[in-house]
Amino acid sequence: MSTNSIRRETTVADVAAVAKVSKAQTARALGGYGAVSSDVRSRVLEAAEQLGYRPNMLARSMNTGRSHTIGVVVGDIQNPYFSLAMRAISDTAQPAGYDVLLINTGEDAPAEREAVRVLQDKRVDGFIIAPVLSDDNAHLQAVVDSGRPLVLLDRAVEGLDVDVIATASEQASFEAAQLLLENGHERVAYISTLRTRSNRYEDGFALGSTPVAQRLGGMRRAFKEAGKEFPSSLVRLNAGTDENIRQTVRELLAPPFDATAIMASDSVIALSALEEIANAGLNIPTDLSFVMFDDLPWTRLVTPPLTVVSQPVYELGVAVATALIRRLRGGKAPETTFEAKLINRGSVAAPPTPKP
Amino acid sequence: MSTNSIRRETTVADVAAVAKVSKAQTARALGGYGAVSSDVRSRVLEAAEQLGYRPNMLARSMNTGRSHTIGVVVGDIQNPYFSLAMRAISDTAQPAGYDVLLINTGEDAPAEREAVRVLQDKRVDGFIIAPVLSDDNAHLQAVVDSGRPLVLLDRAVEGLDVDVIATASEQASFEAAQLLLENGHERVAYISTLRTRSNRYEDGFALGSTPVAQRLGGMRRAFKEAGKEFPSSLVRLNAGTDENIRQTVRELLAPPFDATAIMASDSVIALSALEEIANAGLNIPTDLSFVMFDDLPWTRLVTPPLTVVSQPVYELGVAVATALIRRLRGGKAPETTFEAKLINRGSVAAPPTPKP
DNA sequence: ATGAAAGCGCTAACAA
DNA sequence: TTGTTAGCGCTTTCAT
Repeated sequence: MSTNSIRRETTVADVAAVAKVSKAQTARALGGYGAVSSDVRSRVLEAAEQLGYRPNMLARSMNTGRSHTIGVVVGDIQNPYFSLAMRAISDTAQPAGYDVLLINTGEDAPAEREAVRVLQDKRVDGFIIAPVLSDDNAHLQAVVDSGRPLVLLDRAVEGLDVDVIATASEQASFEAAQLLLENGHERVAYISTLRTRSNRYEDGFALGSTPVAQRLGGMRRAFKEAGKEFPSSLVRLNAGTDENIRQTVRELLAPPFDATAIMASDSVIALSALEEIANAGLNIPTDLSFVMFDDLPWTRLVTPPLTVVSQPVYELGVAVATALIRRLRGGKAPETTFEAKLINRGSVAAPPTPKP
Repeated sequence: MSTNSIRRETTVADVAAVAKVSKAQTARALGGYGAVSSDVRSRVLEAAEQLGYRPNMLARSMNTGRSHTIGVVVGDIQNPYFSLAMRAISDTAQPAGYDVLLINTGEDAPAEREAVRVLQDKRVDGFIIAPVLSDDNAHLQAVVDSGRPLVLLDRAVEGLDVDVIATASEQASFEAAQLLLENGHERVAYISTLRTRSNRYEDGFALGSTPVAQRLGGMRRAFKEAGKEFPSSLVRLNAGTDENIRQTVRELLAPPFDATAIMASDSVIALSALEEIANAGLNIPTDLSFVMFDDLPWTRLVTPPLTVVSQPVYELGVAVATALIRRLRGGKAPETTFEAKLINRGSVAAPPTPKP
C-alpha cells in the first residue's frame, strides 16, 4: 500500500513534477520525439518508472491523428478462411505497431456499412475489408475519400480503385471442371455464399471480378473447350445458413437438376453439404463427386480424402496487412500474386451413369 | 464537388456555426445528453446532416473516460475454439455498443503481458482474456487494480479474484476415461498445449483449476474407481507445434509407453495427431482408440466418426461477453454454469491386445 | 434551456 | 536544449 488512495492515472504533468522538468520536455522524453538531453531523459524515465506512468494513447492519438489501430471487417470470423487470414493480419500488424479492431458483419451489408462508420468514428488509421457485396461501394468510396487507406481482401468491388489482395482462381477452377468433365460429369453444381441481388446465375450475369466470377469463368471455359454446355441452372448463390445449404443440396441432387458433382465454394458450405449427402445415403465418389474450395487439415482425414482447390490464405492475410501498412507509411502496396491450386485427392470419380 | 477542398473533418464548432447555436448546445444535441429544446435539436441535427458531421470518438472518449471498446486477448484466433468464442463475443458486444480490439498472443506469455499493456494504454473499457499461464497473474492483477473489469475465458488464474467463464469438464472426462477403461484400455495418453514450467505431469502437480486439471482429475477418478493406476507418464503438456505433436504421438505409441488410447485436448492437437496416426498406418479404433475435446462438424465426417467431449463454445463466448458488459454497467456478472458432455461416436473400441 | 469557459492528456509552435 | 503557450474535439462545470 502506498499512494493509491484515489484512482487517478498518472499523467505527464505528474512525471514532470517529480522529474522537475517542464511538461513539454517530459512529454518529449516519454514520447521519444524532439530534442532531450540525456540527463533530462534519464530523470524523466526514472520518475515515470517510479510513478508507474503509462501514456494515454487516446490523448496522443487525438493530436497526432494516428491511432495505430487498423480496422478489419469480415463476414464471419468463425469461417476458417477468415480466422486464418485474421491470424496472419494480426501477426503482421503487431510487429509493425498496429492493433486490430475487428468487426464481424455476419455477411450482412447494412452491418458492414455500420461497421465502416464505427471504425471511421474511432479514427482507425486504415481499413482491411472483405466486402459482402461486390456492387455496393458508397460506404467504401467514403473511406477512400476520407484519405485513409483501404485494402480489400478476397474480393474486389466495382468501380472502387483500391488495392485488392485476392487469389487468382480462374485456372484452378478450369482444371477442376476439366477433371470433372474428364470423369464424365456434366451436371456440375456450384454453391456459394456470395450475396447477390438475384438468386439465379445467368449467362453474362455481372459478378464483377469476385472469386466466384473467376471460378465460374474457369468452369465455363472448361465446358466450352470440352464442347459441352455449362449448366447455369446448377449455380446457387446466396447460400446462407446450414439449413439453407442442406436444402440446396437436396434440390440439386433431385430432378430436374440431377447434379452428379458438387463444388462447394468454401469449407463451411462443404461441411453442411457433406453431412446432407451422408444423410441422403449417398457415397462419395461413387454416387457423387465433390470438390471444395479451400484446403483444411480435415479434408485429408475424411473418407475419401477431398479433392480441393487450395488458396494460400495465411499468405493472403500477410499480404493484405503488408499492403495496408505500406500505404500507411506513404508507400505503394507491393505487387503480389496468388494462384489457387487444384489438389486432386479422392472425391472425384465417374458418375454412376456415365454419359456417352 | 462542393466544399471539400481541404480535407478537414467537420467538428461540433462547424455544426454550431451553421445551426447558429453555441458549441455547448450543439454538443449536447449531438451527444444526446443534457437539456436541449426540440427546436435547437432539430436545427443542429439538420446542420450536422448537411455537413456530414461524424463525432470524433477519440475526443469523446478522452473526457468521458469510456472508449466503448473491449480488449480481447486469446492465444490463437485460428483455433476454432477461439474463433467461435470470438464470434460469440462479437455478436454479443456489438448490440451492446462495444467494439472489440483483438490481440493474438500466439500462446506466448510475454506477448500476453504486452497485449494487456497495450490495451490499457488504449483505454479499453474492459478485458476478456484467455490466459496462457495459470500461475502468472501480475499483469492481470494490474488490470484488476486499475478498476477496469476483467473476465477470464476458459481458464482461471491462481490467486486472481475475477469472474471466470469456463466449462466444467471433470465429469465428462471421468466418463470418457470410464468408457476407455470399460473397453479395456489402461495405457491412456493425454496431450495438451497447456503451458507449464515442467513438462512431466506428476501426482499432485499444481495445475490450478484449469480445464486440463479438471480433465486429468476426472480421468484419475475413473482409474481410481476402476482400481487401476493412472498412467501419469502418458500425460504430455506443452504440445506446441504440429511437428511437436506428431513426435509426441510417435513417442507415446512406442515402447516403453505403448499407449492404446489417445485423448487430444483440442481440435488442433487432434488434427496433427490423427495425421500422424494415419501415417503410422494405424487404424482407429481397431489399433488405437481416440477421444478429442471439442466437437467440430468434421468429426462426424471422418471414418470412424470421432468420440468427443463437447463444450458449448458459442454459449461460453456469449456468457463471457455478457458478464463483462454487466460489470461495465456496474452490475454483477450472472452465474452461469456450463458442463462438457461426452459424445460417444465411433473412435473407441477394445485395444488390439486386451488386458485380462 | 442556453452559453462561456475550463478542462481531458497529450503534442506542436514558438520563443528563449 | 528547454520552457511557454496553444491547441486537438469533445464534455462538463457554472453561471445566466
